[in-house]
Amino acid sequence: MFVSNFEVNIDSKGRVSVPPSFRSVLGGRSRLILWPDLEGNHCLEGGTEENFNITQLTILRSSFGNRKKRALINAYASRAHDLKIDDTGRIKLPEKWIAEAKVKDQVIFVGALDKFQIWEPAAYEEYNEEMVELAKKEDTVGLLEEPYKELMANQPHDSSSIEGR
Amino acid sequence: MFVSNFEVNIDSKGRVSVPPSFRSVLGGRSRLILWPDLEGNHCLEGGTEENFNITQLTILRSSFGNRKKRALINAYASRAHDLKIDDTGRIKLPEKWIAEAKVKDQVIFVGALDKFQIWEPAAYEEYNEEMVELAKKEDTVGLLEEPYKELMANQPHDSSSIEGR
DNA sequence: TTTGTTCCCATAAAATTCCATTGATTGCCA
DNA sequence: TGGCAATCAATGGAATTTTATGGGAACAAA
Repeated sequence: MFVSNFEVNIDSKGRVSVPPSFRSVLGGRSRLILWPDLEGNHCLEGGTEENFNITQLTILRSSFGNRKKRALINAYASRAHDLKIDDTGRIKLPEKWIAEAKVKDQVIFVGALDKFQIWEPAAYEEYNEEMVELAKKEDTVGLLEEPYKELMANQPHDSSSIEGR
Repeated sequence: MFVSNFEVNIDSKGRVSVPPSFRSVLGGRSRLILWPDLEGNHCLEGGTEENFNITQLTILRSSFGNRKKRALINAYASRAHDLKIDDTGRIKLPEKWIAEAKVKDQVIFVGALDKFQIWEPAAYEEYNEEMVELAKKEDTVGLLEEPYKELMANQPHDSSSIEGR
């Protein structure tokens, strides 16, 4: 599970160290997929191929020859990147994104549960403030109620799921 | 999985280097199938023979009127190309397409998950802008909701399914 | 033969891998 | 609790490998 956030430096060759805790989530895998956020934020999202596949499969399951489907495939696939993590844990960020996001010498890795995001630090700060405000509102938290009930209904009824966690 | 996009030069003999990352998706195969996009775009689609077979099978299994089916089979089969990748990773693009697509000295290879596309760069830029706009729209992103829910419904309900994904 | 195509080799440039050093953190033991 | 040792992480750079690209030789078709 990708959590917390880490500011990292970009070296002279454009390399960044993937935060160790994220690397351990990747479980020793030496590849990483990055894809663009489609909700209008200038950040990249990332994770394992399996994490990306959820998106990918979702798209492919929609109908054949559909223009909207094409749009989604193009938006994701043409701007996704399949990166190799070197043996000291570094990746080379895509040049194009560096330019678009106006990244200088640092980026911030932000955990997002089943994926993570990469932001230009100042852009993230702004986004974060806005999101924290939004999350506080009652009707936002209220979104959790339905799926929470459903989950609890499927949990075993003994106490072991609480102790020791 | 074909992702990202790469602009490549055409040399004086009409050869282009297939992007290394696409070559590795081809897994060392030295052949490549190209076929026309039938949705009205002046681009070629490409991939392995297996990738092409998905398109073929889709046609063969369809129950369109005979004549329409024949049209599709003809459109794909007669205009598809089976190319050899030379030992430095280059192919020679079909002359006819070069002429039709008004290609000059560059083309762009664009990843589309289970296949890729080849475009005249300016034509792609135009297409891409349109597609990115379309992908942003709510009713397009909304396409993902149904299949996403379905995927999640098939996930186990206990917390172990989150770790390591 | 002539023309056009394909195959193969050579080279320079670029990208990647690997290694070594430094610095920071953690764990252990007195 | 303090300090030492061991481990882990970040970083810079050298060495190696890939890649792009041009051109020549071999081959086939006309």
